[in-house]
Amino acid sequence: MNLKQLSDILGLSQTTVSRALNGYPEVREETRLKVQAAAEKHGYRPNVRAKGLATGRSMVIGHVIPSSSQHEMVNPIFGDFVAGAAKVYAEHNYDMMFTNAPDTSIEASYRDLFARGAVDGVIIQGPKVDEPRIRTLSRLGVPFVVHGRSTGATDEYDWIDINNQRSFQRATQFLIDLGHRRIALINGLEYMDFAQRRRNGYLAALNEAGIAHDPSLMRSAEMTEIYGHEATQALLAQGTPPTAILVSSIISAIGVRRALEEAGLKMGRDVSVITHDDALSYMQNGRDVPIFTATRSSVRHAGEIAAEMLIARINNPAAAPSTQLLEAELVLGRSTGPAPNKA
Amino acid sequence: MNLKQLSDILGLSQTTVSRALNGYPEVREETRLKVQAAAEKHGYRPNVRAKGLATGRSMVIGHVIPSSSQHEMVNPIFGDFVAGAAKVYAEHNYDMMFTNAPDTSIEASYRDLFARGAVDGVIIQGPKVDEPRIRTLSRLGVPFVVHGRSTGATDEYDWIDINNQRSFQRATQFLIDLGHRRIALINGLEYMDFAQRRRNGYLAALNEAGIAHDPSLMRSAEMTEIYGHEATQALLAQGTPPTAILVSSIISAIGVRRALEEAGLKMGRDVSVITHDDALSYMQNGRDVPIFTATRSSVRHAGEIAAEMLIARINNPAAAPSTQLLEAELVLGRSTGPAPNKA
DNA sequence: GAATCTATTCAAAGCGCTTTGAATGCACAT
DNA sequence: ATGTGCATTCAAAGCGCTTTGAATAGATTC
Repeated sequence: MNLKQLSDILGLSQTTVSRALNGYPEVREETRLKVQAAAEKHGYRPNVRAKGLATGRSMVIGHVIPSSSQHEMVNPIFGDFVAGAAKVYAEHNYDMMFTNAPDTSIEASYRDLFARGAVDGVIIQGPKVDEPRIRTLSRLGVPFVVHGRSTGATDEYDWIDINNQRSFQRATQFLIDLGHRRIALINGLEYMDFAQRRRNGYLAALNEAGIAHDPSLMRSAEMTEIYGHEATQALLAQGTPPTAILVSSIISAIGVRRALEEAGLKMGRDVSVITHDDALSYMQNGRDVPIFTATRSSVRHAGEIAAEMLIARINNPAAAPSTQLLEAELVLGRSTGPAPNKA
Repeated sequence: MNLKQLSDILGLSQTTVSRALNGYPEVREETRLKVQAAAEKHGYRPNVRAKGLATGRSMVIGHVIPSSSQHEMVNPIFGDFVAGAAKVYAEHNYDMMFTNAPDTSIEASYRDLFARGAVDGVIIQGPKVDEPRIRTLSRLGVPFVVHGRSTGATDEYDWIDINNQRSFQRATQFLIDLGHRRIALINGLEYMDFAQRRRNGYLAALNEAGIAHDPSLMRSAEMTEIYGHEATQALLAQGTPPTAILVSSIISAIGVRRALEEAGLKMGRDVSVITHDDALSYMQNGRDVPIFTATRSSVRHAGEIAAEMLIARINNPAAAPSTQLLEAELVLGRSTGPAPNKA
């Protein structure tokens, strides 16, 4: 069933039917009702491609998934972010498109997606330090919003981020106040902007307290459970193991917890742990009492905001860049306690 | 840059340029090279909407995300499945579209997605028992593949599934052989087809061993970490707690593990645990020695297969239905051991 | 009663691509 | 010269929608 068939059935022109369905005022109310009833009855759905061709809009938002690492998509954090965004897209009648691109041509993929007319705008996830995508998209005039920021980017752009530096500085400070001096950092990949900011926060707190940082206490990798486990094992095997560990993801924190238990150590007594908690729905940080003391910020909420920002940008390409910096909340759980006294 | 502009620059007709770019044989090789060079130089990208309008194909596969529960998308298992599918789509030049639909109109969403011409085919995830979507899509002639099966569906359809019944029967059998008699089942939502099959397998094994099943040992809910934790706490609080627990997801198994530890019980000695393991990339079941004894099957691999099947179906709508049943592997970890002797 | 509005409807053009059917030019055979 | 066949190329139609500019008819005004 297409427009022509529907208008033939109704004995009206395509123009009128189209207008009736799209809520234009120059259609008699009686006619509109008749049209709507017929459309409903015959299950008429305007063809999105034809509509897009005519309007120049696709009503689709693009997300690009790097495929070489193949981690991005799988990342549960990514999932929650996207869930938040999807909800907002749906409210505004946008659909969501994913393209899988080899790591070597992420930029080209974004460009293509837009040049092909497949999407009206894109979301950039996981920005690195000096993220090249920002420059590319700015030059092309593609509407985009960055989840996170990119240190070193010279262009102005829309972003939504959490205050990674401050939250990790605060968490480190908190451990120091509890008497910890050997504090380890199990961080994400350090070319990722968020990881760099967290490290900066961590270092700033140590510095402020006059504690020299120890490179052997700082780890960096993709934040899987296994990684948390292995990093912790390695830390514990050191001459003077840390009394506290700062972790960049609850997924890895679970691995940290496992390693501590296997070593016969009690979390919160022998070793304190603070993790960042993205408030993942499948991996909540406890119900009443948090499992981990954590810096918490809902990544799903970030997804919602990013989507709103992007839609606003699409509707008003000329607006001044808008940015949002969310503060993570420090929640107290049972994974932290005073530093144990030296034997 | 569109076709017309490009052909004007080249002094050729749109027909020839289009053919040159799409590899048709009736173009002189010299011309083709010239066209390709110009296209490359000017960054020409055919507009997908126009192309789709002309060809009747969208080169997009649709996935629908139920939004009321908002769990599906977030589900890390869903993420890995999609990662597998995305890779295959990309290889075949398909993109991937997600639509968020309220739980009340999932069926309508599938119908729409196709009627609007937005997608060439869809994947059905998380089929319930007597899944209505199967009937709807069959009737509409929409190419689709089901990840899982639906007990009670009368139509023939393409599906890829794991042998849930057999794997859980085998796992239960394994626990029985270790001497366990009180075996709990922490299952997914039981209206989900996979959960029902797993329960059937569990019950069949108990039955075969002449063990009466105890409803108080059977739990069912969405498989979060918290759920695993709470279900286990409840089980342990019972008069005669189980000596073994069968879990439907590694996410919940982590919660089970946490509850056991909090109760001062050692997994594999005091209480045995077997979980299903979807081989999630961020939540691997240990590196060398599995953390949990598990029934393992890569959901990412399932995603790849589903995508291949769907593309084959789109290319040949008349082919006989194809199905694939994968067997889960039983891997031995440290979470199982002989049933403890009664005190 | 003629002129002017106003409300409503319509025919046709256009979005950017593919594809059909026709045209062109040239080599080769007659 | 004339015809045939082949290799290339092209003009134009069509995909299903929106939107511009025009038409129609009834209502209002002078």
